[in-house]
Amino acid sequence: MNVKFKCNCPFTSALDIVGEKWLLVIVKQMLIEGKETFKEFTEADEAIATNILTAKLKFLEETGIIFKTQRPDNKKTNLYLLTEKGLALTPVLVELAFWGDKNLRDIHPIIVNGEAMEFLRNDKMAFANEIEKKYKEKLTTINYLH
Amino acid sequence: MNVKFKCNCPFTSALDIVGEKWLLVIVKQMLIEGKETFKEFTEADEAIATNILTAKLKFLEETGIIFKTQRPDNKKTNLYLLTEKGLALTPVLVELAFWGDKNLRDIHPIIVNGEAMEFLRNDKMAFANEIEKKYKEKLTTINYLH
DNA sequence: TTTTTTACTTGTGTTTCGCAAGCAAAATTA
DNA sequence: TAATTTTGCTTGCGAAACACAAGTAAAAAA
Repeated sequence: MNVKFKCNCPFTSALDIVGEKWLLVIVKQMLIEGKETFKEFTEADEAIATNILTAKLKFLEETGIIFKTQRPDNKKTNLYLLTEKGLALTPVLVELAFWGDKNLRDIHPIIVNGEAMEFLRNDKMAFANEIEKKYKEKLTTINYLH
Repeated sequence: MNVKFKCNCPFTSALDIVGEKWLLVIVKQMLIEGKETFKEFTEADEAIATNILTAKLKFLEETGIIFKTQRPDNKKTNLYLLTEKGLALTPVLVELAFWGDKNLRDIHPIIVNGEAMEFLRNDKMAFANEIEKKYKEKLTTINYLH
């Protein structure tokens, strides 16, 4: 692995891991958009170059935020899923979206603003819990090698 | 300004601004460590190269997260202070620290673990409110040009 | 008036990133 | 089963961001 912690500050240490470009975007795509495979990540709105994607998925796996597995009937396509450690980032993402919703509309007016955003605005914690719950349910539902 | 939003996703849009390297570190130094001047930032544990610091402070000012001012008795030294928009990032930082505290100690055991961390662990929202309150009090106390 | 401090710039490598192309192995199809 | 497609990943190359050292002008301090 290749993690260098700048210091012993809890804030900065978290940023040393999760502040790297693309990492939280990938976690969001897994958590919010249900993306699971290499191909799905490359097809995202926020397109990541494949070489970067490879490196970032490797890093996320090494740090225990995601794990790599497969469907029993497909030995080619890898499945990337969030660990508990990764799921625990949900509140961070929720706070980011909450902040963006309240503070970014002046310079970026077309941020999506649907029912989900309304739910998030009204009760951040309930929203985070709901998302985590759904992801955990999905993990019990889908068929993959443990 | 030089902001390019990847898409209209609230999560990604926040990251387009605040996911840039060093930005949240600088905000943390202002919020948690009370740093205000260019020199104080360069003296931090997490040392930023001066040219990068210049660029990042400029970006933070342009996006309205901080504002630049001066003390009335010192026309040389700039004062960098958080706006409401910047202060609103407190919950994001708190969630980051909370996550790091719970999930990073296995690979980085010496993350500081004092009273403040205990407070944060026990009640994230109270901790965030306390920090924001203190910063606002400070703004009313210190003498600077409005 | 000289010296120091402060905010910032410049210059030079180095690293990271973005884009296009390509590749091997597995899966699909014909 | 032979040919084609899909998938995960690598390579090469130019561009951008970053780190480090040095320097500068203006204000402040001595």
